[in-house]
Amino acid sequence: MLDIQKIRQTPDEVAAALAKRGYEVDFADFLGLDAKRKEIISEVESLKAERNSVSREIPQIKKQGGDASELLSKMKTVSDRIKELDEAQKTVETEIHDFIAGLPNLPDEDVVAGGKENNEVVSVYGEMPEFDFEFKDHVDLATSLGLIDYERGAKLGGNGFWLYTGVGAKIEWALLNYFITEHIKDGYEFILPPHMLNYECGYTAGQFPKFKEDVFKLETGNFMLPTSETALVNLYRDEILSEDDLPKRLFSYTPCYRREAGSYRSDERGMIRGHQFNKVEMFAFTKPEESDALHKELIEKACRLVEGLGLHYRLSKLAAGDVSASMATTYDIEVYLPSMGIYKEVSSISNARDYQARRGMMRFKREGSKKTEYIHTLNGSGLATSRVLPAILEQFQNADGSVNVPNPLQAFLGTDVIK
RNA sequence: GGAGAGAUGUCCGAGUUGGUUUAAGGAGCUGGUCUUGAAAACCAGUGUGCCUUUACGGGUACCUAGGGUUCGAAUCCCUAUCUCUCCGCCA
Repeated sequence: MLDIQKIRQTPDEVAAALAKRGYEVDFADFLGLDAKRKEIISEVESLKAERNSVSREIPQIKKQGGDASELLSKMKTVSDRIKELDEAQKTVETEIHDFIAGLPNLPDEDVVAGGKENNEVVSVYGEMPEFDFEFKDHVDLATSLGLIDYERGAKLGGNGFWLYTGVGAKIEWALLNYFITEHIKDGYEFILPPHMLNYECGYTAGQFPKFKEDVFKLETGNFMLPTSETALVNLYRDEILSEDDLPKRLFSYTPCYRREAGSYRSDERGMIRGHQFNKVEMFAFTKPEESDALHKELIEKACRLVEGLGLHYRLSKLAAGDVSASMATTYDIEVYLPSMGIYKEVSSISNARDYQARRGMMRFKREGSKKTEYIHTLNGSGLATSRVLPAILEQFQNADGSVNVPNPLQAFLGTDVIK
């Protein structure tokens, strides 16, 4: 949610910032509604003030044996008018709210305009792997090594589901363990949240109302979380924290459930894009002046995890149009997949600034201050396995079809090579 | 799944035959007095949103949420959510 004051005061600047995303907006209607709202409020509140004072007089009059019937009937009409105005106010406020809630976040000033094509590679780690043999893609490797069963996965869950078997399940679990252990070492608090969340959670995260169709809905009205960010961001919803509570550094592990309706591409074989994948998520709540530093910290943490595995990857700063709606700035970590000849995202590390905090009324108070301020929220995958595992299989494969196990996973697996 | 009880300000807790409660009392917290210092005692203050105001301030809404009745609702009615107790079922 954007700052409504900012829109009132500098609508052109806000529109220009949103235009960097390719999002066009006209604030004329909004400004009209906003003025109408104030008009209604000042009328209805003075009527309510009158009603309150008269309602206090009535029992006095009755007590003294006076006749209040004239006042009562007069107040009846006032009361009816109040009801009308209350209704009108609610209508206007709903319109305003729906409009504001639909607006994406403002990209940071240093985020360039345009879409994906304007993303900027900031750094590259490692060397692009070269093979002096006919290399396989991760689907062939995972199948031939017995790590993943795609056919039975589809039998159980349908298209877009797979199952990890035997050593495959162990690698998956080893990866998650590796990530979790590193976050614990860094002093982050481990959270295991519910996987089924209520509407409010999706709204605060910024997924609702616009992206309702992307999640699995349940009979209860809850939905399956598409990322544990959706859960974590709601931890302090409607709360006012004290300055000492911040920053909060958290992480969680959950599967992520996504409809991904119609978004399959033929080149996305295997576990590149599914309805369910495992992800460890980092999350932080900070004071505004500390969020840039925390963002950097999260990026470095995610990079270290990929480097620990020895994978060749690059770090990109996203252009405005590629930054998701709730975020002000995002860096992507992309690992190289030899079979596709491209880099695929394994982590998105973003600063939402106060956008989510406004939606979920997450605030804090500084020592000695009466004013409440909005918290900044940050999130980043740390990491999602569904693209790390394919990258490991493809980048570390040998001519005989075996795959070398990255260092951090060897102890858990009890081997340095999968045959 | 069945039956019952409950949800009040930072916390505890009173108020539920509708009108000096526009929320008592206590604790906590902040400031002050006193004190060498601290404690105790005493005094004062202590929520959030919105409207209005240069400012001081004023107004309004909020007793889980949403509706309803009424001149007037924490209090009465309806619905939802959550919590607790008992029974049943169950990993």
